[in-house]
Amino acid sequence: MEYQEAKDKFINTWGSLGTLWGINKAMAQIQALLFISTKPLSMEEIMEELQISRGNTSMNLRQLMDWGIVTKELIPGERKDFFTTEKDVEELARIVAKERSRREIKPVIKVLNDVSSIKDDGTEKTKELIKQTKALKELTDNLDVLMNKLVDQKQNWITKSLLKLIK
Amino acid sequence: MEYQEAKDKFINTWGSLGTLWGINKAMAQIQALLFISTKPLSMEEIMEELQISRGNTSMNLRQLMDWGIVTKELIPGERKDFFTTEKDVEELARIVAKERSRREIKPVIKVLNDVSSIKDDGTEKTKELIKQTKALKELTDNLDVLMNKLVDQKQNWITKSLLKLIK
DNA sequence: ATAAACTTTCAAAATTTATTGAAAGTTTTA
DNA sequence: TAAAACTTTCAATAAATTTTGAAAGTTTAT
Repeated sequence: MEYQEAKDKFINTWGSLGTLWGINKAMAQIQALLFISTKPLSMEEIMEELQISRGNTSMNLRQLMDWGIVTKELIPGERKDFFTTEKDVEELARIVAKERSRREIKPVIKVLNDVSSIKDDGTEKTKELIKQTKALKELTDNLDVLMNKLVDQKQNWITKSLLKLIK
Repeated sequence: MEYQEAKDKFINTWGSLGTLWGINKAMAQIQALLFISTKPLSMEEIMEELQISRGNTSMNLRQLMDWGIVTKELIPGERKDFFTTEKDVEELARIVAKERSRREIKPVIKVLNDVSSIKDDGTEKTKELIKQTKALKELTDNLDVLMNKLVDQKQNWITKSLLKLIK
């Protein structure tokens, strides 16, 4: 496999993975492109490489910046903005984990908590709703805490965690 | 909040959560409905509760069964099929984790492995592609192993894991 | 064997989500 | 201050995904 083929394969795979996980294709592809680029890229260059429109590029770069995954790089003497992504995979994983916890998991825990706190009217169906949503709330809560603990170990968290869990 | 409101809220939240994670709304809602039901439900009852068509119900039940989350229940004396979902949240999480590993994570690791194994032609961009995809492959691989290890601890894995990670 | 009860399939329609591109907005240079 | 260089916004359009419903398929009872 040659460079160009490998690059395309990586960008495409990352793009479809994104779709699968609720992230849109262009957003995932831009991140992938920046991730293997040797230098910051301009909007022009990203549009050209991925064959997407200016508007699309602009909107998705904004989202990536909101996630804290991509940053603007100001290059002296250049008028255009240039963009880079976090290059360290552990730091990247840390950012993604924290953001997903904040944006997706925490709000679900809130709803599960509300639903499981309704007044028990003594009927079987109410008891079941309370019991099941409470169990789900506890599971989600615990997984969230676990994930955040993992990720808070500043160095080599995966290796460390693995070692600990080998019993 | 009354029973009906709480129930609707739970089913709707679960439905939109599904969408966010690349699972379709009907599929997530059917699972949610079964999860809080006190007894197995027929296709008729599911259609009625969620106001969705017969075809939609049939297709999504099939998918849930492919995931191993929902099973057919044969009720003596009844001609119809009845459906239930796994009621234990830990077992549910275990199934979902295993399936996502198999369907989504393993194939990505394969691609990352292929891409990071291309021949180094000495150029900077090739070196960068190899380096970055290799790092990503290692991270993904480790996370996959970690997740599977967590989930393989048959009893109270979350509690146990949490304890171990408190250092 | 056949009719009734029930489930699955799949092409067409509806809905949702992503993308485009040109106009409006902003910043920099001269 | 004006105009050039660049970015953002957003209504229209395109693409992708989901849903429907009726026909075809299957199973069970008689």
